[in-house]
Amino acid sequence: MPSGAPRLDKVIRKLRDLGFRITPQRLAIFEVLSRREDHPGAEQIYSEVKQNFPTTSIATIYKTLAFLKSIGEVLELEFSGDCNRYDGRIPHPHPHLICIKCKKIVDPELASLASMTEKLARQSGYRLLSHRLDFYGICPGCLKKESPGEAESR
Amino acid sequence: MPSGAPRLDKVIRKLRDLGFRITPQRLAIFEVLSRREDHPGAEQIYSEVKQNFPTTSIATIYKTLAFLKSIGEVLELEFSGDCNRYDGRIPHPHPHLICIKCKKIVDPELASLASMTEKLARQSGYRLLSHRLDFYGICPGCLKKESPGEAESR
DNA sequence: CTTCCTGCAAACAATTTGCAGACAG
DNA sequence: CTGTCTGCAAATTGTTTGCAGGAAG
Repeated sequence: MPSGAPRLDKVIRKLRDLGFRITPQRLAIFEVLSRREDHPGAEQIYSEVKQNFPTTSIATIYKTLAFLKSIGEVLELEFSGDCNRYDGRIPHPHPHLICIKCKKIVDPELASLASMTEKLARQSGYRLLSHRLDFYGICPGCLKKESPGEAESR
Repeated sequence: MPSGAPRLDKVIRKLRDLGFRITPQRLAIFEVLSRREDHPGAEQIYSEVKQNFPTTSIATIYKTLAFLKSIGEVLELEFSGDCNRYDGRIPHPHPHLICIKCKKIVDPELASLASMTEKLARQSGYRLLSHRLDFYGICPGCLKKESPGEAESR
């Protein structure tokens, strides 16, 4: 029976087609990834998965994330110092908007990036394969909290 | 006597003005940063500095890099997995063009980023403070090497 | 002189790996 | 059954820290 969640179904089908095993751990990890909108880190995924599978190990989380990345179903956002974050909803490069207070990461609308990339490729002579565009700032919610009443100013 | 390199002189003046000490290690580390165009990592800086100051330790490199970053004279490019890279020539956020073969990092010309950022800030309600834009690809030199004669195709 | 800086070694934290047993197909 | 995947623990790696001695001002 299909799970009802299109992203999850797509990945299950992909695993089957490619001959990889469909394990409860893989499903649980991807279910968390496809459900959450805030781009969790490995430890956060771990603690969620453990609620249903208490014997799961952090190594399995990392192995599964690397595996999902290798089949192109998860995008890894690397952060030296802090831990990496994972995007299972949009697994190809796209801009991110990161709140430095609450650490939330969201996906903003942003046209004109594609044309900028193409222009750069022409100018530089590089064969461009990927990119990364992260904006750091303070989200409306955190702005409100830190200075109530003047959050919209400046 | 001034060193003759404007970037280096500017930082020396800044250290003096702010009351920080001007040590040979700090000068040597910043000299490497201001001279190299390829955005070296800590270990690369370490091995260059050691040639003139054999007793220098890697801890000093890291401490000095963190210090230069804190006074806004070095930009740190974080890479989880690989090591971080440092830009001492343009110490504020700007796009980078990274060759995945030879690991060289250069600074491309790119207009229209500023207007894109401003538009995003308006749309999202975030107070944007910084950003990061990295393009990954293969540089013209490496393209030539891997497939001589058809590097310009595709 | 006094305080900040350096150098050493040990500590750290996120991630990876080796291996034996478990289980999906 | 059979080969892949999991779970455990130990290893790895880039970076940070604590502290005692050293040198900049």
